[in-house]
Amino acid sequence: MNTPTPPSTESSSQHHIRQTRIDKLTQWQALGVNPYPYTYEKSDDNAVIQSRYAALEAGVETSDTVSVAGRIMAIRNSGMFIDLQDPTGKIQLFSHKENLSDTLQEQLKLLDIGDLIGAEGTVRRTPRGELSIKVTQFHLLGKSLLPLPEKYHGLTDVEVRYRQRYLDLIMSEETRTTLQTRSKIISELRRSLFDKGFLEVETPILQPIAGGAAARPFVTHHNTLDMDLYLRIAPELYLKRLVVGGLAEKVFDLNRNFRNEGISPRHNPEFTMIELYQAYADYNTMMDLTEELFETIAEKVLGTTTITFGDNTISLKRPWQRKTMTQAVLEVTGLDFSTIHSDAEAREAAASVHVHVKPTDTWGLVLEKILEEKVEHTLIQPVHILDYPKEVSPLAKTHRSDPRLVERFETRINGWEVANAFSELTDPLDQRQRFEDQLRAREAGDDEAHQMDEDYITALEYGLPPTGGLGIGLDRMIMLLTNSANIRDVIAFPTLKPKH
RNA sequence: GCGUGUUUAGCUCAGCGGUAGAGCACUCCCCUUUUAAGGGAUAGGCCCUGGGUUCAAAUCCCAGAACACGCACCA
Repeated sequence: MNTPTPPSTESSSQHHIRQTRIDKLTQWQALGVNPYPYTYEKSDDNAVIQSRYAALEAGVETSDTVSVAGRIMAIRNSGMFIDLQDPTGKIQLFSHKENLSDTLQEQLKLLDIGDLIGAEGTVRRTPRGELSIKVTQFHLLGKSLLPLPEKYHGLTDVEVRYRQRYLDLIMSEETRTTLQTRSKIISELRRSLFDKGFLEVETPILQPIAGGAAARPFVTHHNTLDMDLYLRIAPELYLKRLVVGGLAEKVFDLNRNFRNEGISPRHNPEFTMIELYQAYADYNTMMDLTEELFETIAEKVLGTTTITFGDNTISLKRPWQRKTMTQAVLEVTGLDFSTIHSDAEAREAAASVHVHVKPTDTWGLVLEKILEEKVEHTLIQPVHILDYPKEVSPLAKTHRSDPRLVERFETRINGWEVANAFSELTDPLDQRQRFEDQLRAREAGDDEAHQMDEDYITALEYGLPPTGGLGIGLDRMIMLLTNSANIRDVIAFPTLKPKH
């Protein structure tokens, strides 16, 4: 092996540790061992052994042979005791020299904290009660060259935890559990939808018009076509095209969306969302479906429908509350928007509860602002807020009993919006009108207003069946189900600025 | 984008004008039923970057960077 070039940023302490380990690596090679071998066959995960022998009493030895593999997290008494960690948990290796060949005794001295090894032996519980494997054979599976963070405090520097997630995962069981739970939640969600006959589809992430939501997009460029493309802010319009085409009556797209907005504890520039559409259904169906999905996933993944978030205890048990936007605002502020008709009256009402509005804001915009500022943070238990103003919902169908409203709901849990759904607007002529209203808003300075999408209207003109649509922000759902206060804790590699 | 914090050894943190400290990790010695840490002895630092103030700056001031938390924007 050639002399490796150390990173130029390396300090002398770091260099010393790394060089020492490289020296040990060459010693392994001198013993005829490849420190980076190809395979290893383990018989069991650590957690499986821990639970299988949970009842084994202290001091009892079995003759059951197992093999395990993982990372060395601690070495005590010159290698006699090693804590070995795999993704499921830890187990102690007991390597008494009387059980090891001379060669293995030599190799034991060449092990460091952080090395990956596989070990075989018999299961026993020590007199002090620690389940252990009495090692008769072990193999180096990967030499680690860098020192791990301190074992007691772990890695607490949040910046390093996000930038070097692999280190965080090695050191923090909480991080491992959270990200493992994320994966289970997404699997259960898919499984639930497959069970209901949904078809998973993929729609473009690179889009010539970033539609389906009100947000600023990222722009990128295709060289050969010499054209700008947008990273999608939502899959919505493409999914409904598939329903028009009759690919399936129930479709969903579960993937990343990108919004060029500020970063916060609840916002990452790329985030995971599921959008689903069901033909011949309306927003009432979507409410039922939202509740069922949350309840089922919580039960399957967490084993309970009662979750804790910070100081709040939240019940996801069905049925959830449903209240109209005007009801919700009335209950908290005493303002009854169902009896307010003019835009001017609405703005006065906002002023009376100290909500700032622009002189151009309409009845619907004012109502939405009051909800967001005065009501939203009080909605801890799950609740569907329904019947949104038409001007903030250009893709939703007009309410069957009030032309100022659309059939749309947003689900709030813990004060957050976690779902957004509507009876989809299927009338192509109405849709064109709504897009034109949006264009006027855009010209008036609203750079998040929806753009015209002629091809989408063409698709609607061929005929979209009555359709219910639902979007769920999965990162937030996962935050709720894992009691994570920051979205970065549920995203393995959150967006960060380069260090320098 | 604005405000407030944080940034010192590989990690976790003290120090807050007078040539840089601890614990763990590392190295060496001793030890073979320990478990955050078996016992002992070493070694390891452009104190985030760039300016200033001062006889003297890790420490005070100004600017910048990254990160965190609020606010703004939004899912």
